[in-house]
Amino acid sequence: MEKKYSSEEEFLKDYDSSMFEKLSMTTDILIMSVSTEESENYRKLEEKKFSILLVKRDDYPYKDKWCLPGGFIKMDETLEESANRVLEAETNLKNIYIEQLYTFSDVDRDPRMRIVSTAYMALIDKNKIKDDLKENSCWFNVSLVEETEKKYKVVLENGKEEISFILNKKLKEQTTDRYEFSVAKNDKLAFDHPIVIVSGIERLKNKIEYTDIVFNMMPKYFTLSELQQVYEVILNKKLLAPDFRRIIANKVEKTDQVRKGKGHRPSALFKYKGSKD
Amino acid sequence: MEKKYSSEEEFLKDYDSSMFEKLSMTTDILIMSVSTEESENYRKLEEKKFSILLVKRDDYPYKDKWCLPGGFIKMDETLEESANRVLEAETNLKNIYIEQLYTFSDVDRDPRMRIVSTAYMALIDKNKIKDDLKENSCWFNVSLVEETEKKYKVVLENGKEEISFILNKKLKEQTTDRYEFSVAKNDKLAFDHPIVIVSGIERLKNKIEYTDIVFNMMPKYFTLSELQQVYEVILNKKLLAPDFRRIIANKVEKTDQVRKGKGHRPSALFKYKGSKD
DNA sequence: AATGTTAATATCAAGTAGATAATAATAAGG
DNA sequence: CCTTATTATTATCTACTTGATATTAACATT
Repeated sequence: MEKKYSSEEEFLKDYDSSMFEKLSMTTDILIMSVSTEESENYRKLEEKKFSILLVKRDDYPYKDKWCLPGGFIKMDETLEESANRVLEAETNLKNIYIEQLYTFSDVDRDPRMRIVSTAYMALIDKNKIKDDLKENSCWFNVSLVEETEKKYKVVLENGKEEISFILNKKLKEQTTDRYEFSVAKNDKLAFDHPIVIVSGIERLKNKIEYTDIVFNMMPKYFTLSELQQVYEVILNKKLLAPDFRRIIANKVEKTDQVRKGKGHRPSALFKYKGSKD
Repeated sequence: MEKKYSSEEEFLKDYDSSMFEKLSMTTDILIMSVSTEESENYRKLEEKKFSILLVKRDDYPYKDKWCLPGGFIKMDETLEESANRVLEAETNLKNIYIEQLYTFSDVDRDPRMRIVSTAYMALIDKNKIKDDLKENSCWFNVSLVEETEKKYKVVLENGKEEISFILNKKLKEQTTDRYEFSVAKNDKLAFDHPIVIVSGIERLKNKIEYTDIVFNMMPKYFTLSELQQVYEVILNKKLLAPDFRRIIANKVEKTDQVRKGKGHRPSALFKYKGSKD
């Protein structure tokens, strides 16, 4: 039965691609950003919030639940291209920082059929979105609290609705790197997206300390206090200004512009040293 | 044409899973270990080498080229289960540390058809392999040299054969995390496996500094010099013993056994504090 | 008993990070 | 114009971490 081939061309000509079982793949994309909430008090600093973009499903399965933007990949695009396509459809933004997070493959993660999904995370400066968001999509502010060393509590809220869940940080065994997911059923989030959200936030939290990816969420010019707030809201802790400035000093470049009008000493505007323009 | 459903059950009953294009998925697994090369001189310390397991393909495509162990996933197993299955088939080992590396999805990465592959890395203590390896598989010592900040040179050798390639570390844009792969064609390694190998070594290099994964490659009892050599061969640089001992001190536990007979002060045997047994 | 070798510890110096104090520059209100 | 509240920015002190060298210990061989 096994035919012997003498060259790769010959083999490929005969190849029957239905020999192995097939499945569908999707990409899900966790779009993260920081917002500036204007406060009424001129003296009070605006409060930065960390937020992610969710869309409401208007079809089955998980009809009317929230989920990450995503979609099936096409046969002529890579996963990354697929994620970028979804990202652009959702935000109208191109050339966005995007990073592969993890590929989720639980056999029953989708009730329709076997679907493996690769999650990406994207970092954007929310203010660059010119047009309104699509009707069914919405920013949710994130608060992620490490309750114990092994337990996360996550709260997502968009002003009207609140979604919360607990995630167990414990590793399955010591033989793997995956989180165990302890939310038996979340009634507001679709699929395995809670764990995607936490994986992405964790990744950002780590990488913000040893890479420059945070600048993908910043406008071109910013004050060091603003940048510090972004760090604070992502790391979920207060930082001391002198130390923060010391650490960030070699990544940023002072411009000769300042931001005035705040009722206190004006702050110098900085820009990212590594920026292309 | 769009039928309206009133419940998820109803929707799923009607669902046509052929609606979206499908593809095959494989897992590839990068099995890494450190070897102890016995030296003839009783005084000379054995030299540790860092090595990975490759198998020679005996079918098309890439017949007679070396590649990572791997295989198609089944419809009733997760990617991780698939990787573990391949790992066990290759080494007869169970309960091995395994970690998802990256999912590769270039459209033409396999000449047969569209195949997306998720790469895993596994860390083993080579000495635990009781039986011989399969006939077509073989350990290759790795030397990975960072030639410039953006350029890697990798040399794999198994005593008879040498495989080398250059990999460009430059990121595609600043909008992604993927390495650009500069080996137009490698005539000894199949598929995109050169980049998988480098990704895995990089990951290990990083994680060895802030996690305890190195102990997955160690026997139960070891001397601190042996452990230091493992660090040195992975990080590809010499470390100072006093500083190394200081850093590693709280991760290991001294036993009351020693290793004698080397013509110098005997070394205490240690074990990993976090080990289960 | 002398020698060569690695194991293990002690110690010094340089650099990093956490914290507090001091000074600067504005807007608002009198 | 002067005072006040507020944040921006810099200076400085101390504790801790890290890189490096020196010292002592314990063996096997000759």
